[in-house]
Amino acid sequence: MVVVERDRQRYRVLDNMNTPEKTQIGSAPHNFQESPVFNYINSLSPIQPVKSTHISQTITALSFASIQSACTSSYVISRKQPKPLQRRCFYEVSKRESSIVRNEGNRSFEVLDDIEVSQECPAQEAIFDTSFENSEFVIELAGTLKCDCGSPISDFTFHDSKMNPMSEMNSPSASLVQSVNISLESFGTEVDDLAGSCQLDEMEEETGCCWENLICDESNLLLFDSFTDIEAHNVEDQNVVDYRETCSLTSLSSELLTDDDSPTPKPIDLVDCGQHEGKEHLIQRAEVQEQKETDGSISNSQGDQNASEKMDDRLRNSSLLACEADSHQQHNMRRRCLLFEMAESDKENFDNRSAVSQANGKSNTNDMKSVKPKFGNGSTPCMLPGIGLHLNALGASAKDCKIVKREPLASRSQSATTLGSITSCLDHSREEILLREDLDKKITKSEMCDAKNGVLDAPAAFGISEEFNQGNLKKKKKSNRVEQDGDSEGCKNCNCKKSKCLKLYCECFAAGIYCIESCSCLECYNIPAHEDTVLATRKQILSRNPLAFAPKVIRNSKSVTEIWEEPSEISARHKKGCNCKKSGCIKRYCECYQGGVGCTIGCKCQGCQNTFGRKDEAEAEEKTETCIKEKVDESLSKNKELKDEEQASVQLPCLPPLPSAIHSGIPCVPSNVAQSPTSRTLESDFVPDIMLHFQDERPEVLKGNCLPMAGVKTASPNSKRVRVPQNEFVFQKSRKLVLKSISSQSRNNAQ
DNA sequence: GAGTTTGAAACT
DNA sequence: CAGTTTCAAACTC
Repeated sequence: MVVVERDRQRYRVLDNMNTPEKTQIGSAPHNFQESPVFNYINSLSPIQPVKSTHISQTITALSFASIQSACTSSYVISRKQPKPLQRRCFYEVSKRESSIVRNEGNRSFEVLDDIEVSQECPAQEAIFDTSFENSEFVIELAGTLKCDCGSPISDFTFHDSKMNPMSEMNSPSASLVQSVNISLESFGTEVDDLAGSCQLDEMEEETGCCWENLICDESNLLLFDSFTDIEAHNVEDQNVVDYRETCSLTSLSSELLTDDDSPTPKPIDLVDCGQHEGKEHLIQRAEVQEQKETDGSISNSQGDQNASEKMDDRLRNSSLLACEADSHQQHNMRRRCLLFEMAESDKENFDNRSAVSQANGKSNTNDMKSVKPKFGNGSTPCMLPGIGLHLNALGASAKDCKIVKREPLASRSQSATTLGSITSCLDHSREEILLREDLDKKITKSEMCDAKNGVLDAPAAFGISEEFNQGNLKKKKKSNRVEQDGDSEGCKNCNCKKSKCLKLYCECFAAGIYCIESCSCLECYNIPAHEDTVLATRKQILSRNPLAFAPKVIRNSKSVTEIWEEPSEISARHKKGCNCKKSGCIKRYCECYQGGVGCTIGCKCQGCQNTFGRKDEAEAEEKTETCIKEKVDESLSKNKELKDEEQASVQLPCLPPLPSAIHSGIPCVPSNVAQSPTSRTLESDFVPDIMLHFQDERPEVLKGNCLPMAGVKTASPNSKRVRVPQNEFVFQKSRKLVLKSISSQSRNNAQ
């Protein structure tokens, strides 16, 4: 209600602000308003009340959705994926071969990212919401319009000078973007300078609006504006430069909004890179920016934060370089191309970063070291190609980061989750770099000692590869894996001794990821240095079992932690089923239990006591369904017989349906039919009774409510009640299917 | 930390 | 497909 009231207020004020003529006229004498001339003029007015309504709808509808997509992409990702992969999936190799990610997938992933963003940024929402709540109306309106900047549509709205209150307050809105661009020139050095020099600051003074938010939004507005412009008009290189500066600004603005001190990186995901710009130019720009930072121009960034931002900016530069590689081939704008090209250009990035850093006299040792694989061959661990996919890895990646609270996946759609996992998996490599960089700088050895003592668990959680990270820390991580992840598919640190990590025994190999330094394996071949061996082995295993690398647990969108908390998993099940004999399926020896799913009929376990669902329950459910199907089929066959009899004999008088058929649920044994098969017509027969029964339930079904356990009246062949196990929804669905079948068939029969 | 148990993977 | 062996994670002490 509060929201509705607020929206109403916005409607009203927007009407006033967007239609000044009307407002002025509205203040005229009443009789004048009623005059035909006024009505005529009013009807000629280009600003219709409907429009303002639309605007306010835009505000209300987009303010929250587009806020996130516009301003917080990087921020959101950083929150969403705060913990990096501990290593790369070897499928990253496939990035060279796979055009899905690089070309075709760009749009899809962009959309997916937006979906994720729109669903997973309560914090950002809160920021803007607070601004709404605590500001005066003008501020609120401005903020609302800002928030609209997230979408090109709202962008357009914003640029409509008639509807932009800021245009009246300050500069023409058409130049607002340019003003931000201009301000960007000076922004390269100092944030405060921007606040002082740019026109936005004046706006802030007038509006009282938090300029950081404004910058964030305007830069994003600019981002989209540039996006549109470039896409439509193929703008010149200079615009691209400005655009990229805007991206930096965007990221920095996001950083300004990020007030948590977590080592979370701020990945650059808004940077466009599909433009024509020389590599040298980019390098120069990167170096210039690097030099600016080296000069300590950012006065309000010191210590760790300064270092962190520098690292981020360095990565930005390298990201630009990475993007530039494809710039001559791809002219379309892609907001998140870094997401996918970063992986491909990892090596180049590191080289470039190294070059840039060395050029500035910075030590890059940690950077390079932190991302090196176990055997330090310098090559970047990559994903393996193949349809076998890194599904295990995806699952792992999606579940890895348990130490930082994440948004529950359950709220997303299934597809979004799945593809989002792919996206996040691709993100991981980049975030790994970022986070490792961040932590390498932030965590001193003393802190690591604290970490060993449990004070700071970040290194263990983030899988930092350091010498001092071995030993107790590894053990701690291993032990924490059970406590935190609740899933063995989380942090993989294998301990293989004989398999050389080239068999499915190895968790890392099975998950489709390379082993890392923290693994305790011996004679490990699951490293980038032996990429060929790994690929060959994978191929061999896949030829034997195409699903060998598929996730063992086919689950829905719930994470394992959620499943453990709420063990009512419906659709998840083990791929193959367990084979436990002694563990009772209540220990992690059991893969079903380990995966947080119940045992199914496919399991060959003995003495199953799986808390997520026992095998016998699944069997009982199956029996029940089978029973119902059999009886329905039986009744259908009897219907056919009846129909034949009807056609052959004289029409019998209709009898009322048996009341028991309506009230007693579904009789598995249609005794009434058996007793008097010929004394009843089709309407009063068993099948129609079932239909009546279902029709009574239909409203609830249509509501999407699962039937309560007691509400399901299911009879066993012996007329005993059969307890319907937990998979009620499936059961209900099956019944609905049966009902449909009955209806159509009985209709056919009746005809 | 060493040893044991367990069940999946691999092999025959 | 079934039985056996190998293997590494899970577990116990």
